Amino acid sequence: MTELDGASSDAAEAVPRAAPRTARERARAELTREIKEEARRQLAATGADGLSLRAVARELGMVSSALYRYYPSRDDLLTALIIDAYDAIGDAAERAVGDAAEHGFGGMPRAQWLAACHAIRDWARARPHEYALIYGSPIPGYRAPAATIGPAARVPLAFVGVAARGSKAGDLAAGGPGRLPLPPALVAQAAALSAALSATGVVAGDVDPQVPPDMLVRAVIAWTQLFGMISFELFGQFVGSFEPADALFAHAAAQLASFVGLR
Amino acid sequence: MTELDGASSDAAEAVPRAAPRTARERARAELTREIKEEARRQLAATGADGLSLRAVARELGMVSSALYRYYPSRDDLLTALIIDAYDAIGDAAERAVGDAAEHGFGGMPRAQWLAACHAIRDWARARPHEYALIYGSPIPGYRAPAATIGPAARVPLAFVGVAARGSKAGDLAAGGPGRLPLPPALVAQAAALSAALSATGVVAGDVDPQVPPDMLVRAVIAWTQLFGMISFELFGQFVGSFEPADALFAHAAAQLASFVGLR
DNA sequence: TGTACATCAGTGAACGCGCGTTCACTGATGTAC
DNA sequence: TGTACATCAGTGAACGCGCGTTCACTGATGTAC
Repeated sequence: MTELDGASSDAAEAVPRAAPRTARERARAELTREIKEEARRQLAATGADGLSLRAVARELGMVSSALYRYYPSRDDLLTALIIDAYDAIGDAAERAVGDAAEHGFGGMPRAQWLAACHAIRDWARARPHEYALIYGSPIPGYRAPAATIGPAARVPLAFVGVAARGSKAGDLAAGGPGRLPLPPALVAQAAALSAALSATGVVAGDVDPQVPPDMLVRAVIAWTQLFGMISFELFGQFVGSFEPADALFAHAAAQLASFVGLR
Repeated sequence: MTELDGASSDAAEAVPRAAPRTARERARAELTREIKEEARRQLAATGADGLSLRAVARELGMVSSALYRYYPSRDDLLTALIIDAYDAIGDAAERAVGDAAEHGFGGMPRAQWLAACHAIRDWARARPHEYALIYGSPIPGYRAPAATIGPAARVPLAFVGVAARGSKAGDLAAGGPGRLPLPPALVAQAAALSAALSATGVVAGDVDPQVPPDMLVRAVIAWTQLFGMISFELFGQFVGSFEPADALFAHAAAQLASFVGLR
């Protein structure tokens, strides 16, 4: 680790380092970050359509063409924001799960699940435009590059992880009265996905190598429900009925945990 | 009714009629509709941001300023499209429920519920941009006028109606093992909404005057789940996992019907 | 350590585009007597 | 039925705006000898 600090390592090495060395490299890294942050600020104020390279440059006291030294196009800047947003909401979910797991009292998978739900909602309410950027209507003319896939998967994987760990600990109830059997096509899809997950090892190693299809499907359904509710809340569908949506959300999250089988 | 056809009624009456009389009025009604249709076509191609008055006018062979004789601003045209979209998806849901109710074989509330779910999904998949217009990210700078509330309520009311009729027919199961009790705050919200619904009589008259809070909440949760899944499907969250989403959707819809208590 | 050259950041002007909305106007359609 | 006037649809020019991206350029920073 210490060798990464630069001074003690062989100066002849031309290998690129994690930390920038020259003043130029440091300035570049900083401005790259500052541009992204200013863009994020404008996104929060206006939404994705309102994000303009010229406005970002203006705010930073630069000329618009200067931004092209940092991001080759507007879409690349958008991609950076999208990846950041997915990572941030993924972080929030994973951290909530981790924190809940550490609490002796509330360490049960069900508590982890509920903590994740509320952390995600809190994140979304604090950054509605970033939420809309990743879970709202697709941006016309923009195609998400493959680099967004990994970050986008963190939230659903966190839920699958909780469900899987709940299962291992014996906390996942077996199919109850309200549980319908999966149609074969769905079993096939779920099994394929499950195999892919265990092959890449993204689901934590302390878990059965293959997540059973019905559990995976339940987690995915719960995931869609959760985001359906958050989207309705943020996008205004509850205006005049279930607003504020705190009680509805808390109840739905609890209901979901039961549906997934966490007790 | 015949008196509305014009010829037979008193010519001295200056009362505005449902059907336009003069050539001017007919032309105006037709162009108003044509503008909206062209706008809808552009919406389908480009999304809400891509909708431009100038482009609509161009396509219709008019000059852009001429549109202002028909819609006072771009936002008013958008509002018209939004109301139409809500009405169309509401129509689809209501028609599906009605058709299913008529079928002797599948006339059970559960069949009505499933028919509505699939009709809504089909509508959304056929018109993704219209769907995004009403259920996607809010349009920056646009505030929906009160006139959208009624049409927007048709879909959730259709679901509440099915649940309520299911209950009356004894098809709504009582709280089962997976059912959590509602927190008081939620009961209060649901009861208030329920009272408002029965006061305005929007829920069909063949139903108990007041929809019980827990049933209302279950219907609302199911409504959010349904649209969460459709949004994920249309907005690309299932890419690489549950795509095509037919099997997942069918299963989730069935699961929801059970959750609501329809058997 | 000092010089010559290469690399890179940022400038400023320009290209080419599109937008919503206003306004004075012409010419057609409708209405009242 | 015919004329005078009012209403309305559509025109064309203009206002004022903003955008993403390219390109030749200057001047500062970094590198090799």
